[in-house]
Amino acid sequence: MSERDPKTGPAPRAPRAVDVAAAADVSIATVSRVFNNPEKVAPAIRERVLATAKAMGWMPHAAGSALARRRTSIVGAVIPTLDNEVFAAQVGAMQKAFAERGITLLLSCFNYDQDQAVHDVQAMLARGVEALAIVGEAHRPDLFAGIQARHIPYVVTYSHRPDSPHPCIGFDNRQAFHSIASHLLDLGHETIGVIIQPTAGNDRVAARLDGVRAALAERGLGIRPQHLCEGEWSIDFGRQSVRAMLATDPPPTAVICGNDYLALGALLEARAMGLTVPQGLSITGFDDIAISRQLDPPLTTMHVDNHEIGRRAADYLLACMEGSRPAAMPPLVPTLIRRGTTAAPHT
Amino acid sequence: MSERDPKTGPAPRAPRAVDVAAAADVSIATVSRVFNNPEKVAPAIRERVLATAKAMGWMPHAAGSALARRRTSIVGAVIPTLDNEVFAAQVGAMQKAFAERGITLLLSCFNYDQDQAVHDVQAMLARGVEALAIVGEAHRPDLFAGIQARHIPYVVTYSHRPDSPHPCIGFDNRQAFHSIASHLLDLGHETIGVIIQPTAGNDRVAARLDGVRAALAERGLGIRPQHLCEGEWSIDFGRQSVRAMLATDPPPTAVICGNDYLALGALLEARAMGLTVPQGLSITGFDDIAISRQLDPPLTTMHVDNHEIGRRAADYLLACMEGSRPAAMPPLVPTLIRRGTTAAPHT
DNA sequence: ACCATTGATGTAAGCGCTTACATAGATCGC
DNA sequence: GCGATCTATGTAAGCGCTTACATCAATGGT
Repeated sequence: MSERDPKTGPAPRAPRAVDVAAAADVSIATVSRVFNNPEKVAPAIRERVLATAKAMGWMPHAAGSALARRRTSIVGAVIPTLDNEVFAAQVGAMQKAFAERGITLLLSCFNYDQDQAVHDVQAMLARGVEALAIVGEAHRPDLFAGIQARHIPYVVTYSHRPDSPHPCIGFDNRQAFHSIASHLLDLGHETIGVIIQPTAGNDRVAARLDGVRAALAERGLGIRPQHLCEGEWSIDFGRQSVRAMLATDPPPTAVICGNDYLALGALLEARAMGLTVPQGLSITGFDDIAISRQLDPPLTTMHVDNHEIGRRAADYLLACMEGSRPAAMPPLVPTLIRRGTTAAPHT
Repeated sequence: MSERDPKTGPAPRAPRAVDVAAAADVSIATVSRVFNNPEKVAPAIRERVLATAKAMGWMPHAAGSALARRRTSIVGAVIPTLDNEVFAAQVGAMQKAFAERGITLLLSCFNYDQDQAVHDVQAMLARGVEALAIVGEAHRPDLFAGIQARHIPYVVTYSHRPDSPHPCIGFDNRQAFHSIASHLLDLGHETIGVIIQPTAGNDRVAARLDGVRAALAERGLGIRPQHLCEGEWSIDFGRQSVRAMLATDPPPTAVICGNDYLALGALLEARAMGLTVPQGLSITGFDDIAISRQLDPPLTTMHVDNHEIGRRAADYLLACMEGSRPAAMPPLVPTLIRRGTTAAPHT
C-alpha cells in the first residue's frame, strides 16, 4: 500500500551494510572487511558478498566510514579562480594525482578575496580535509593559523619565496621577472614600461613587480610612474595601457607584461598604431599560453609548467599524509623563451 | 608527561561538540542547536557557546552531522577536463552558485574516458552527493542507471537534444552547427571543409558534425572525405588540416572549425600560405574565446555563455534538492557572431 | 587423543553529530 | 493562587560504518 510505484518497492531508501550482510548471510563486520581488508575473508564468502553488494547497488557510505575510520580521504584546493587557465591546469593535475590514490578533491575559488579564502578554508576544515593546497601566501594570518591548529599538511602553490615560512611548490616570481627585465636591459633598453595585474592582495604579482624594480635598480634605472599600468588582466587592458604609454615622452622602448594576455593586447595595439615589433617596441609576456608561439612575431615569454606544479603539490601532500616529512622541494624554474618580440632598441 | 610539546598540551586531538558543551556548561544538544537552530537558544547562552566554540576552534564536523542529518550538502561535477576553458568556466560558475548556499562542490575529470566517468560517478555517490552535474550524455548506460537508482537529481550540461531522456542544460550542438553551415551556404559556398575534434565518445562533437552534414544535405551537398579532418583540438591541428585541405582539388572555399583554437590555426596557416581571409577562404570557429575578436581579421564564430550554463545547472539542481520539480529549461541559444572571416566565395 | 595455534567470522563499542521526546521552570488567564 | 501552556534545556537514540576483541572450528604437533 505504498504510495510509490509498486515496482520500485516500498523502501526506496539506500541499502546499508546491514542489508547486504543479511542478504549474503554474513555479519556486518564481514561485509566491511570484504571492502577494506579483502584478504581477511575466505574467497568464497568474499565473492558472495561482492555479488550481493553489486546486486543491491551498495557501496560503503563515505560519511559513516569517515567517522569510524577517522579519515575522510578528502583534500582541498583553494585557488583564486578557474577562469585563469594557469590555476585550472594546476587543479586538473592535482585532481588527477589524487584520484589515482582514491582521494577526492574539494574545490573552492576565493576570487582574490582574502575573507572569502579564510571562510573557504574553514569550511574545508569542517569537512575534514586531510590536506590543503592553497594558491599564494598573501592570506590573512588566521587562515594559516587555522590550518596549523589542526596539524594538517598544507602547501602554498604558484609561488616560492626562499624565506617563506610555508612549504611551497612553485617558482620565484620575483626572480622570474628579474630575469625578464635583465634580458631587456642586456639588450640595451633603458626606458621600460610595465603592464601588470592588480598587486593588492596578490603576493605573486607584487613579487613580479618587485623583481622588475630590483633589476632596473641594479643598473641605476627605475620605472617611471607613467610607464606603470596596473589593472585587471585582459587583452583590452594590454591594448589601452600600451596606447597610453606610447603617448608619453619619452615613450618606453620595451614593455614587460604580467601575463601573455596583456602582452597579446600590447602587441596588437602597438601594431595597430603602426609600430613594428620588436624594432619599435619590445614586448614580453608570461605563462607561454598556446597562442603565444603562433603570434606574428611570436611572443617572447616565460614558460611555466602549471601541471607540474599541481602534480608536485599533490605528491608532497600525499607524502605528508602517509606520515613522511618530505624535504622542502626546490623551486621550479620557469624558462625564458626568447622569440620574436624582443630585440635591441632601435636607436 | 606527554611526548608532545608541553605548550600544545597533551591532547592535540580536535575538540568535539561535547568538549565545547562541557566548557560552556551546557548540554551537547544546546551546542548543536546554537549552530543549527540558533533561534531556539536563549541569547545569553547562545553567545556563551559561540564564544567558547570560537575559543576552542570548534566547528561541527561534517561527517558526523552528515550522518545524523542524512544530508551531506555536497554535490558533484563530472567534466571531461579542466584544460578546456569551456568546462573550467562552467565549473567555476557552479562552484560559486553552490558556495553561496553552503554547498560544497566535488570535482572529477574523466578525460573523455567513459569507464573513468562511471567510476567517478560511483565514487561520488558513495560520498553521498545530493546532486550531480555531468557534461554530455554519451556515457555508459549504467552511469545514469546508477544515479537514477539513488533517486538523486542530476543534469546533463553543455548539450541539449530536444528528445534527450535526461534533464539537460545547454545548447543544441547540432542546431548550432547547422546554423553555421547555413550561414556559409547562404553566402554561396558549396565546397565546405570541416576541422573537428574527435567524435568518438563525444556526443556534442558528433552532433556538430551531424548538423553540418544536415545543412549541406538540405542543399544537395555533402562533405568530401578529404575535406573532413578529425583530431585533437589544437592550433597546430588546425594548421595542418587546412594545409592538407588546400592541397586537394578542388579545395574548399570555406572551413568550419569545431572550436576557436582550430579556427585560429586555420586562419594562421591560410595566411601563411598566402591566402587572404575571407576572400580566399572563409573560416568559422566556435566558443568565441577572448582572442577571437582581436584577430586580424576578427573571427566569425559562435558565442556560448559557459558561465550561464554552469549557473543554470546549479540553480536547477538546487531547486530539485529543495523538493521542487522545475520545468525543463529551454536550451540556451548560442549566437552567431559574424566578424571578418566569412564572406562570399571569390569566384 | 589432547592442547595450543591459527584463521575465519561474529559481537559490540564507538566515531561526532542531530533531534524527537522528556523535563522543568516560567507565564498567564480566571 | 492553580492548572494549562509555553519555552528553554537536557537525555538518549540513532545515523552507517570500522575494528578491537571474543568466539569457534579446524589444524597440527606430540
